[in-house]
Amino acid sequence: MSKSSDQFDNSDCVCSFGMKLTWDINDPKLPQDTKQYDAFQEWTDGYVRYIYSAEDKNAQRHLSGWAMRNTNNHNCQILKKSCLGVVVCSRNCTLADGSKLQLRPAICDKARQKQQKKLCPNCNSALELVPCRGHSGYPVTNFWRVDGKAIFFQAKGVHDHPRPESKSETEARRSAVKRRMSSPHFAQKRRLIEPEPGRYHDMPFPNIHQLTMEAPDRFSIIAESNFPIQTQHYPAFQNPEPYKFPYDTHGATTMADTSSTLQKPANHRLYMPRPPCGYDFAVPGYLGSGPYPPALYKDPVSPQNEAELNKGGPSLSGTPHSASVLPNHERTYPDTTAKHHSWKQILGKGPYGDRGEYPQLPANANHYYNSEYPCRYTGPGPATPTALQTIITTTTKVSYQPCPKPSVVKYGENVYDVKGLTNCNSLLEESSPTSYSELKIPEDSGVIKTAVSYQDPLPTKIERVENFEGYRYSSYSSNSYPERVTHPYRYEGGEY
DNA sequence: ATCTGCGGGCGGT
DNA sequence: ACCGCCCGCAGAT
Repeated sequence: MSKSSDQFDNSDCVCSFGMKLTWDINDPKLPQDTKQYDAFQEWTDGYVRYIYSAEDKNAQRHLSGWAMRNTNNHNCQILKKSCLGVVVCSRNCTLADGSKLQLRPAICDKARQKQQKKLCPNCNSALELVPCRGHSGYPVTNFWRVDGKAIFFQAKGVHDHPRPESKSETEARRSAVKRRMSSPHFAQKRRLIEPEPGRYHDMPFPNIHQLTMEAPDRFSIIAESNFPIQTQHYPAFQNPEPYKFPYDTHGATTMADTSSTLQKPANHRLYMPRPPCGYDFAVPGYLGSGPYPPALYKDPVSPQNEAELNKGGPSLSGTPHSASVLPNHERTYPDTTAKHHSWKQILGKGPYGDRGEYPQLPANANHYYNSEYPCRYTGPGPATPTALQTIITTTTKVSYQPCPKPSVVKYGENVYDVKGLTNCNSLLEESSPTSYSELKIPEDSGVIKTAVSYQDPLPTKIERVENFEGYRYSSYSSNSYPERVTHPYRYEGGEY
């Protein structure tokens, strides 16, 4: 743990402000005296909680790097969104650089269906949507609630799939593409390069690559990345300070902080090929909280080629992924359920609860990371009980009322007692539970701690920034990028 | 054309 | 009672 803290030095704390306090999105009363807010986290993962300033544009938009769609929870007080997963090549082909195609699923159902009909820009095979099953077999859910001067965010579940491109990346790509397309220049190239024009224009990658470079290189850009980028992670989340970023739609632009920036890197991980599901995780990487548990990312496993990966996968033919083999459509992993069950058993019944809301991620975490999504299940599940043990809790007890109520909700006063969990705070040294102590303590406490420890090592924030344009147009060719870490952009641009 | 949020409704647990 | 999810509507981009 300590180390994590070190890393965050800049931020004041090891864990996010939100995590220090004990609260649950469903609590009737949320901490009101928030004096400090968390820096916006674009790529949250795990059972985490953040408290953002109501002024934070990203928070106001309920933004996430993950493709989250609105989910009707029949509670107007709390906005719930569930993860759509990521769109990948059904053959799990590897781009020249060794990275994998990981598109952002369209949020709109109709648009997503269209998207899935497209072909992989790299190998022309079908695309497939890898659904998120990180929360007990269901998609990871994010909850947003505005209360007072703060925007409370709580995430449940650990994404068991690679990161899709972030919204800002997608937008940037699109705009870049448009421009290019409009340019006569590109048009020509495109024809040359693209096998089937028209087919994928939508795709991110193709365009960019096409535009930017010739076919051979196209993908290379990203490639190098294999590293551990994972590291990328997130910014420290904690900047107390508000991010002031303007964040234009592109988001990218300035997000100040870290958050966005860092996050991008996220994709990196995607790239990495790694052995299929191994578990290497001894570590619990996850921890719930951190947005980016470094551990998870650890996968940096050496870059192998996809070939490897594929092999790893059960099926050579198409999808390497274990689960897989699904057609392009959304895959449903049948097994999922089963697995989940197991999880539930393991996790769920924790002290708290029933649902196992806060399962630990550790295990999971890995899964995902290590292997690529495909493996998700393979691994973790059952296999790593250890990790699991940590898991935890439940959540919700919610007392919120159904929508129709007036805005002011006052929920009861009840306090959920947390049954003893309180300790968490103690763990967190810094935690300043003080005021909220009354609130219930979320189950995750345990998790949190852990998480804390892991928080990203990452560092650096990369500054994203500057201009989008720049990066977009900039030559991607740079294969040479040294490390991704430093260049967040590279990806972006590179990626596609 | 999409994104985003809302809310009705259905089915499963 | 909850939850996940589908669907349509509407306003915003």
